[in-house]
Amino acid sequence: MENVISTEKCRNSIKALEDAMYVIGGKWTLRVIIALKDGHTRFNDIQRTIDGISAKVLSSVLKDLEENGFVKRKVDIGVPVVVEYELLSYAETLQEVLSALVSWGEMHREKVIRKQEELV
Amino acid sequence: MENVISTEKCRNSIKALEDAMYVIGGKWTLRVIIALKDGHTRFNDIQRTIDGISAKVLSSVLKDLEENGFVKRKVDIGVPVVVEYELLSYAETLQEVLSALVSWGEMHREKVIRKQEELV
DNA sequence: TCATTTACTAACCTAAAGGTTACTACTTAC
DNA sequence: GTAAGTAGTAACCTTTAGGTTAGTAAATGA
Repeated sequence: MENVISTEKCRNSIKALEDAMYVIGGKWTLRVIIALKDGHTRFNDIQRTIDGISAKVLSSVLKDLEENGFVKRKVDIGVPVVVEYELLSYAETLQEVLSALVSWGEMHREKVIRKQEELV
Repeated sequence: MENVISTEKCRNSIKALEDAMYVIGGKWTLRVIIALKDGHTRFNDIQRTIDGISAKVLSSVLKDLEENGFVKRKVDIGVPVVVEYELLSYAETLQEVLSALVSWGEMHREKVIRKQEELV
């Protein structure tokens, strides 16, 4: 019985893991979130900030972020029309994931460099 | 000057993030690590544990894990040959990332379910 | 004796993520 | 007068991760 519960728990964790990776696992998703966090709110501004991203991809990432509740798209109908993307508070829930990934990545990079030096 | 340092820092964080996602961002990578963690050490055993993974993909994931220092491949030349995959201590460094992803995924799932209920 | 298990690999195929180019219609700056 | 900026979209192409099928060779189980 305990076994049933624990495998059930385990399955849920795996699902959660896959959900998380599905939402933030895209090549550009986290970079767009970071750009928004850094105060870049307008389309072309964001695109200029993120080296290598195309308008098409940025557009689709922003749509996904909107659907997932990370971002609000605000349109100011004027001349010219101004569109602003606002990072919602829900995006803050990613903080732990983000910093865990960054610090692991830094650690891993150092390890890889150390290994390369050993080979010289 | 401060600006230079902080953008430099920021670039490093982004690189670290991308490195991390590159290493663990594959569809099956974390699942294989979890299977190994749960004590499954042999190829077919791991494959049976992970629903839906093909031999080809498992084989390539294990190779990547070996290259990245997460896993040791041990061959016991006998009749029959027995191959065992051992999770190295380096894999433990992923714990924080793993649990951050799992708990975020759980939280997100609950939020999505709540939202669906509101729509009924 | 025939199926199954072991740990894979080769060859092929598909789907989807992402990249490229061109275009919108309007405005401002040079 | 024209180049550049505004926020994108349409149509197309490429890359690649991953999926599928079949097969290895030796040994055990029914």
